[in-house]
Amino acid sequence: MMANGMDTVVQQNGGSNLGQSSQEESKTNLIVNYLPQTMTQEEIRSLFSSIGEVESCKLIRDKVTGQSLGYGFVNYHRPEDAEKAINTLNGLRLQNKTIKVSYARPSSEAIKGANLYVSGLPKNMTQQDLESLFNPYGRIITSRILCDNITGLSKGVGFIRFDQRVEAERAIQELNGTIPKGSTEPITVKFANNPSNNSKAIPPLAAYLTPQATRRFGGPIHHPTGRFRYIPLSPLSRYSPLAGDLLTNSMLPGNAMNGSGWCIFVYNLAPETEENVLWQLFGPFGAVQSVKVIRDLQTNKCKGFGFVTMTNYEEAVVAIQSLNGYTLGNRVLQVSFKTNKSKAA
DNA sequence: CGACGGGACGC
DNA sequence: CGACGGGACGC
Repeated sequence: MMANGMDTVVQQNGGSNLGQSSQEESKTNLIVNYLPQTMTQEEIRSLFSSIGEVESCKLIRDKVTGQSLGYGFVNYHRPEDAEKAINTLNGLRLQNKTIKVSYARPSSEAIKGANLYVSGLPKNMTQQDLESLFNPYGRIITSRILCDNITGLSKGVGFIRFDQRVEAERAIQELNGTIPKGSTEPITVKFANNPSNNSKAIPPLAAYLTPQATRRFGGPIHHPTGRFRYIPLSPLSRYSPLAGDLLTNSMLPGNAMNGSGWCIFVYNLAPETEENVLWQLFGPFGAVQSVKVIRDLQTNKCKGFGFVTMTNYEEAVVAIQSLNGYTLGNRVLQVSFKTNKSKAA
């Protein structure tokens, strides 16, 4: 059952997923929001499979462009795995996103179009204040106040997503044009635009057509820093730099690199280490395809090391340089590209 | 000091 | 003044 509800990270997502209302219908089915744009369905499956056996996994994509819509569904066989996924993966940082993992509601027409746009909010109103204001009208799924990117101050604009559209309608009727306690200006409450009709922020068509834009599908150009020099090296790939300190000639394709990614060796992990630790460590640096904690077959304890496969060389290099020497608990990690030690080649 | 998996295409 | 997130219900 729901553990506590209070021990889950209380962050951006205000609305409690583990609310009082019973989740009888969906104890195994999860919705995952705020996924990185480049994350594939298989990478999502890999991430959630580290918790338990996944029955099905679906990344929602735009019907015409094929672009990820940034959310998906993961259904487990066992309810306890779904609960553990919420407890350990909700709030995980992956690339430039913080994912949200919560129970999926049964799909229905009644829950669609329940998102409200609120403007005219007093600048000192917090997310909690906003929720308190809308709470009387229904079950809040998410809330958010927009802040200026530079100053971090509230823009006086926010969103409230209710569970049911009728709840949103009632909130409009009751709150639109009213003046919040302690404020002097009336607020505007109306249905939010549909993100799919995005009339804004359309990337210039040229961006799709330039020959240089050969990066993988919609990749969010997320250049590391530029303090690294990348020198093309023949047989490996065009991304391969010289970086003699990281990639030596003894590292042949098939070791650090296999056709679809770069394998990283992580040493000095604690015996109790689980896969989600590796996701937490490497996820922020870029696309992670898979992680593996190596365990002793008898004790089932981690043997002190594991592997992480990342898609892009540049991101792998930054991850290695950032995490090598990083202190995790009371252990100093050693992180490098995988070599082919062990049982003689 | 210690240290680099594992399952597995395809006849 | 207006302002539309971090693509939230199976695209």
